[in-house]
Amino acid sequence: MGYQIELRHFNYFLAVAEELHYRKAAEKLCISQPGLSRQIKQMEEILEVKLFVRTKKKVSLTAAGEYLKSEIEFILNHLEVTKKQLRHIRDGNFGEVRIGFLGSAMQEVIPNLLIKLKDKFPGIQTNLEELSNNAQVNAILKDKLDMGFVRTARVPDGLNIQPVYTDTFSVVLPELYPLLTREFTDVGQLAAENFILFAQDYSPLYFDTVMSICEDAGFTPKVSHKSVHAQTIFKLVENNLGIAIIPTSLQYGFQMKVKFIELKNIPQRAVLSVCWKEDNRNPALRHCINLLLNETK
Amino acid sequence: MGYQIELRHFNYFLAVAEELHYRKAAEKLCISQPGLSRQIKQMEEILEVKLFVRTKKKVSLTAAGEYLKSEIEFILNHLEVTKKQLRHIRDGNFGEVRIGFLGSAMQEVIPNLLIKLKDKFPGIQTNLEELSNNAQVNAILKDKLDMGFVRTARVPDGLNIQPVYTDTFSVVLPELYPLLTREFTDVGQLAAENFILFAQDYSPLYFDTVMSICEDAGFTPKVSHKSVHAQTIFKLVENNLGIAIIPTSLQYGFQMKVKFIELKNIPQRAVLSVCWKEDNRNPALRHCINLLLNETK
DNA sequence: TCTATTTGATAACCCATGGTTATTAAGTGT
DNA sequence: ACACTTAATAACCATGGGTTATCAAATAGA
Repeated sequence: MGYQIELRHFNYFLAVAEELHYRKAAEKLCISQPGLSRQIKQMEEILEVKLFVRTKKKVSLTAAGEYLKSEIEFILNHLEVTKKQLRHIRDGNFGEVRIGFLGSAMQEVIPNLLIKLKDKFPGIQTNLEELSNNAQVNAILKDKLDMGFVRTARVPDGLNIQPVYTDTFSVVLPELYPLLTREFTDVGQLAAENFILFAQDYSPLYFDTVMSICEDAGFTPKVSHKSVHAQTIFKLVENNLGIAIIPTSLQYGFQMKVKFIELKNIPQRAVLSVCWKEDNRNPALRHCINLLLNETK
Repeated sequence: MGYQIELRHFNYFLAVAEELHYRKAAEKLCISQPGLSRQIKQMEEILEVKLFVRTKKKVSLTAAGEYLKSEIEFILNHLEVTKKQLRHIRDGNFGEVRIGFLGSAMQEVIPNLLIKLKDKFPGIQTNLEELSNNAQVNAILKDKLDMGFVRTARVPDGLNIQPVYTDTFSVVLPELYPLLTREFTDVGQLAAENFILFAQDYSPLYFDTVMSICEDAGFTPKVSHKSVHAQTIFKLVENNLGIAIIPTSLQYGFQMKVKFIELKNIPQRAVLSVCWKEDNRNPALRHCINLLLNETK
């Protein structure tokens, strides 16, 4: 005698519980009525519980059967979901991607990525962490991060890097700064000002680029404050503690009493890149990278 | 070819996933190794997902296998519970509630609950198990426990938590400690003592709260011993190995040569909460939760 | 009341398939 | 090179799920 419940029993049971009619249930299952009868009987023997009350003219569920029905529905459904998930895992459409980023990536690039991810790979979870360039690179090397959004020109061996967003720079001035936007022609006009910049070790490339902007304009900037947060920089500018040069896209998302003048006529650009480890085995990472790079936008 | 997964497959799979060794797994299952091999292979064919990576010398789970393992554990466990419930229903009982608890819940809350249960729902069986906060939360997530009595501020998504008992803290001193109760005014007087506390990973919230009590009194306690049992802590205090700060209600039920001073004048309280899974399907659980929360006391 | 019809249960049979033993191929260690 | 171990393969066997044929009981209709 079969002494173990099987999923087959569950399907048979459900059919009978729904039809409350052996012959119809058997038809639905594409098996013969006697076979079904025997399986249900066997099921009751294994569980040691009567599940149906049968009179010759009517079949109905016992209390236990009623309960079992809802449980089996739950289990079978859970199983279906699990099977689907399995396929997703097999195809890499699953798992978690740990993403590091500089604050400025949060304006455009990351929201875009997350929207696409949710659309194409809803099974992929993300874990976001704001970190400096260096911290990101180190974390990626140690497999503590799957990918990072950085502003840097070169990365250690074993890492890949690809630009994902190119941005002009903008000058940030206090709202009441005595220079109208239309009067502005050249960064050289700001030579005498104090500069507030992102810390050199937070983003060396940014720092060097701003330096080169000033050098091209014929002066070496006096840097009075450094920070790692755009918010802080804006606040300092707002309070007349200096002026700043930042990637243009950073201006969106903040409500500050400052004005921005975009530097369209200089060659320098702020490049945001995505960086990841060549031999990272996280299948979900591939999908992220592809979404980021293979778009036609 | 069998084109339908059966529970048999699940048991076989679990054995291999646990042993990571076909022969040993087959032994455990009391079947032959080739039979097992074939069943696992069939399972992979049915699911269309590779579950194991086999080299001749090592068997390991794929990501999908890892996931399936935890899901199967959940399903099989759920099934066991369902079977038990079925018997209970057959016998006219209302089922079983599996309750986890910290030792301190045994003083008041659980006895009260059991008395009420016996009164209102004499058919409900209980299964009590003393476990750490973390063990309880994990067991509840896996449906290995229906509810737990914990001391913690937050729980993972999908779990509910409700305070059921609020308690002052008390200082535990050796009986002959040279400080009379009426001379005691402030925890600061104990700054120089060794402290004996419940282990941090047994109850992080308790640990942090005691720390904050000491900090409020202007010192950082020297913790010389940690334990997970009140009995042990009292014994250590009794033998002059240190003093303790514990939830007041713990003092009842032990016969020790120690004295207690209740800390009524500090803001910290020891909160015992009941925790359960939002979508737990055990009908008996509802009755328990209602008894615990809908009392007017 | 007698039939015709329908129901689920039973009996007897068959073969698909899960489990068996024997063997092979591929690593691993000495 | 050799002994040993592992998982896979091949060939066989027998349990038991599914089949058809039939039965017994209940209902409906005349």
